[in-house]
Amino acid sequence: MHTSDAGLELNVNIGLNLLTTNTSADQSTMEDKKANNEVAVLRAKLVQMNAENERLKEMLIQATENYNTMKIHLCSLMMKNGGKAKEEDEENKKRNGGIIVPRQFIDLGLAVAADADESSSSSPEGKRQREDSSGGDNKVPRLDVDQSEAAMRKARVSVRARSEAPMITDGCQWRKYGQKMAKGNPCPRAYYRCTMATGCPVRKQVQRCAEDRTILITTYEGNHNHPLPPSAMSMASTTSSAGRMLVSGSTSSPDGLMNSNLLTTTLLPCSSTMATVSASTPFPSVTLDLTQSSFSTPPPPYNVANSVAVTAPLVPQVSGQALDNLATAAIATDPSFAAALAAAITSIIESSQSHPNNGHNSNAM
DNA sequence: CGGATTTGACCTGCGC
DNA sequence: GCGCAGGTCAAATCCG
Repeated sequence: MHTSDAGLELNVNIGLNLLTTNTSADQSTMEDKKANNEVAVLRAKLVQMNAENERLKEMLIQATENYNTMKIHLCSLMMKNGGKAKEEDEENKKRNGGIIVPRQFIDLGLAVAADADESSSSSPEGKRQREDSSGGDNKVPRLDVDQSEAAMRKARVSVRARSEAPMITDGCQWRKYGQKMAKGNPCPRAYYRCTMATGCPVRKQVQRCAEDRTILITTYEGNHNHPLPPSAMSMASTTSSAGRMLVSGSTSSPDGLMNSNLLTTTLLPCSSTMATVSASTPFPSVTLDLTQSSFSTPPPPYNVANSVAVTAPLVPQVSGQALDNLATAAIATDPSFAAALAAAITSIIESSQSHPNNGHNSNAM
């Protein structure tokens, strides 16, 4: 803004100089006066625009700060409240002067139950969706469970990784069942479903980033209903762990604990790692941004501090310190989030090991 | 020949 | 109610 303002001022001055050099008679003096008046008007407008610009910048900064504050507050509430959030609603209400702080995911616990229901269900996805839409027999008593199931099913884990391969390696077997052109992105979005077991509800979408086509965005949805090979455990647990974290705000889960060890040993010493939880929609999602990973050489031993960053897509740039705080809180207090993060890191590591020369991922198909 | 992929059609949810 | 966009289905096609 300032540079363009300076440029404008420079142009005005040049114009003034050009005008003032054209002096030969009274006529030119008149023109000079006229030009001077115009310059004065322009200068006044410039000052006005600068003031307006400053005011808008102040507003933007203020809005950004408010956004970050709210986001951090929401995240801390989610972690702090956990399963006993319900009884604290009243306290929150009192603390906030009658206003209930948004906490749409915390009451949706029972993630394990949702898991069990889903794994025991042998019906195909389409049939289940139709059953969901029909509502079923017990409408009111199953409300919490239904919400939980819906949220778990809708819970998404998005992994952004820099890769030229068509798909990141996650150890599972996938079958492509569709491809669509998404609006606003010239790259098609591919739809895959897990084929390691019949009726496995897990889906994933693979799409390249419109801005940077070397970035591969893989979105996982659902929980596997079958045992997984060790190579697939980490990434597969991402969906259930991250989804469970966001849905229930829980602080522990079996798979989360399993993977938190990996994260503890590899990631926690890193103070520069950023991690945020995206909770801006009715259905939770986690974004693991691994696009800063750079494994152009054989990776181990890994310097995770330099290679991994976890961000939510809507976090503004200015939130450096806030993000650090949030990252520390998220990683340190929630093993499920840690598990999701560790799974993504593991995926990158595995794919890099399979292609030590260029770091490109192999196609698991 | 069987499994995977492609691709157009269809369904569904959502905003206007 | 209509149109649009995202998601899924399923027949056709490809490939090992």
